[in-house]
Amino acid sequence: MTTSARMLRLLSLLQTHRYWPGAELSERLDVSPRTLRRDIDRLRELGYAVDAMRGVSGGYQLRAGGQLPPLLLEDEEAVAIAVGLRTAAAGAVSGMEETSVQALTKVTALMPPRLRRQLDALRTQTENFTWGGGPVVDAAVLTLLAQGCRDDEPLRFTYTAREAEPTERWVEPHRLVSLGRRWYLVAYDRDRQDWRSFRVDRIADARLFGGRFRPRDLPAEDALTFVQSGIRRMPQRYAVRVRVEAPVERVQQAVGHWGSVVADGAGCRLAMNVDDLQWPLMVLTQVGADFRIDGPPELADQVRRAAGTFSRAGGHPGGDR
Amino acid sequence: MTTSARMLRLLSLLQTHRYWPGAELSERLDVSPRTLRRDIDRLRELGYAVDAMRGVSGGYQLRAGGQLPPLLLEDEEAVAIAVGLRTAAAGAVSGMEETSVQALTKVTALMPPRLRRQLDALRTQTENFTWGGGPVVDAAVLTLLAQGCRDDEPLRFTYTAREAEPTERWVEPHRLVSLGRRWYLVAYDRDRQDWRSFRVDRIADARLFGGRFRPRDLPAEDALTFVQSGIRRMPQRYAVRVRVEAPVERVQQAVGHWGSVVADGAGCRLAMNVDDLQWPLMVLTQVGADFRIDGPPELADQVRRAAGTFSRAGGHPGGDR
DNA sequence: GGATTGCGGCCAGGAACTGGCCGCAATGCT
DNA sequence: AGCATTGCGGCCAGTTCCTGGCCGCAATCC
Repeated sequence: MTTSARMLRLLSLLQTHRYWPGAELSERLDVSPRTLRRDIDRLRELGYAVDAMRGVSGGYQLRAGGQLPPLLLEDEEAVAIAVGLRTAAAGAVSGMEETSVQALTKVTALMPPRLRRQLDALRTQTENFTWGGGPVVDAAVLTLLAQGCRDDEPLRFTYTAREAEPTERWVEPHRLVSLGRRWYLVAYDRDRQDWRSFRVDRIADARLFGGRFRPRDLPAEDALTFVQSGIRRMPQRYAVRVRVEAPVERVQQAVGHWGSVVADGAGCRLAMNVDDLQWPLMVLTQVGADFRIDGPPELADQVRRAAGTFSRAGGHPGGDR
Repeated sequence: MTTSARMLRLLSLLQTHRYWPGAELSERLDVSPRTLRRDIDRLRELGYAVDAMRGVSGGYQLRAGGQLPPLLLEDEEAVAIAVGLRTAAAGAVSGMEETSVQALTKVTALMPPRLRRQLDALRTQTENFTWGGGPVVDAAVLTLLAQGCRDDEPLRFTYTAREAEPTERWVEPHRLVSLGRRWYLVAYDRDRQDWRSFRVDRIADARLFGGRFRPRDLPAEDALTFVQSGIRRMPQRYAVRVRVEAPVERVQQAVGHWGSVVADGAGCRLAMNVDDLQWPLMVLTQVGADFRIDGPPELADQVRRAAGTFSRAGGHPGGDR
């Protein structure tokens, strides 16, 4: 075995178990103890913090150091990471979407086919719940677009614009933007010879087309502002304001960080800015306490509708409390 | 620079951008083109699939190969992975909890302190929404326990059993089990000299105590059956059965894979087995269609209560539809 | 105090790496 | 068709660096 391969194996061993007696390591790597000590030294010189304990039951241990060592993952771990990133990219953790997609692209691009098949098998199981009714974004499409952006590779896909027939597009992808609960692709449309932003949930049948292109300059400050200027219906258009008769902690727990909650007398005031009223409705269901809607009126409509549905299903409408 | 360090850098370069002209790589690594070609060869011998394109604008590219190469992550990517795994471990993706914790343990254990601080800062932002009211499990505690299990290190923690005073425990951790929406630690209690299962959400102030122990044999087939036999209140005790007047696809999308949906006439029948009725209630809110509850009666109570809350908040109860 | 385990200097032999040279094979442009 | 570009890999000579074995030393536990 070559030295570099051995170093990788050593790193991998140190990542699985915690303490390794030097003798065991040298045996596993099939080198003399002296060489093992030298290998450990080499790792240290590379900046990885390898601790050593002397005396009886001593051994080596990879500590958290100055930098993250190359992660050597088991198959299952890699799949778990991809699944976790997929939910994060879908907006389960706000603020992390872009980075999650970036990491997801890296991981999936390097995955051997067998792992990718596992992941596809899991997809049907995982991705279809959408946290309040936003459009479903296919993680596979998302990573493909991200790859195109990263590597400057042209893409083709079918785009179904709002109330229009599907059209075939050929673009130079520039950047992915997560805005509100939606993903947008900013790209240069080769046929139309102009910049466009595409809603990712309306993109179908995307594929890399091979070759590379020279990146153009976007005629805007950055991709985010470009997308924002192009959207007519601004997302997060509902400013939800509700007074809830429940302690602030309970409401805070239900809403997470997608809204702000301030105490007000015995209850609290909840403020959220959302694109879709399904979400505040679910929060209110979750809390289960009485509340009063200060706005918007559409939310009141939703609540009335839900009240109708529930009372028809449950029997006597104003029932026990 | 040593050869192994150079190989790692090369791998890292190949992971960031997609196509690399050989000349650029050899320049960055400060070796001759000939050596670069040899390095590429070495990578291939290690099993990583490096593609090459010849001719003008040719170059190298790391393809998905037989095995997953060591992941060289940017700081932000590592944090994104940890965050994604945390939500997955908390039960956002059922079936992946154990593996997610395993991967999370590996990643966080290797993280340099600065990244762990970032992660802690994000924790307050992310972990507090609990998908239907289950108890909150602290991801930091979870990974600590997982580490103890993996490395056979004894643990100390404070345990607050059901309606009892907190007690100090000293255990040999054996396995973590995710059951329903809860986490359990199976461990040998050193003071009581017997096996116990602990609910992780009732564990506080856990810390590794140093040293290692020789693993004992668990007096049960596996950890899962041990936990199950010890739980009096079986989780998932409600068998929810509802007829919904909405197409099967819509209901399926709302419920994800936490229940089964079969078509029935114009509507469908929804079946879920849950521990907590909050969850089916949210699904029904999400669907928004009329429905009839076939069981359990407690769900009907919940629905009536929600109907009351909503109608008081929304104005006229049987409102528009 | 003794046993165990890691540390690192020293040394000699040898394995492996390096850079330079070559002709060859794809690939894409003109 | 011809040409430039870029990767491929054999060969070679020089040299670096890696290895295993030996040693005395230091820390740690019993």
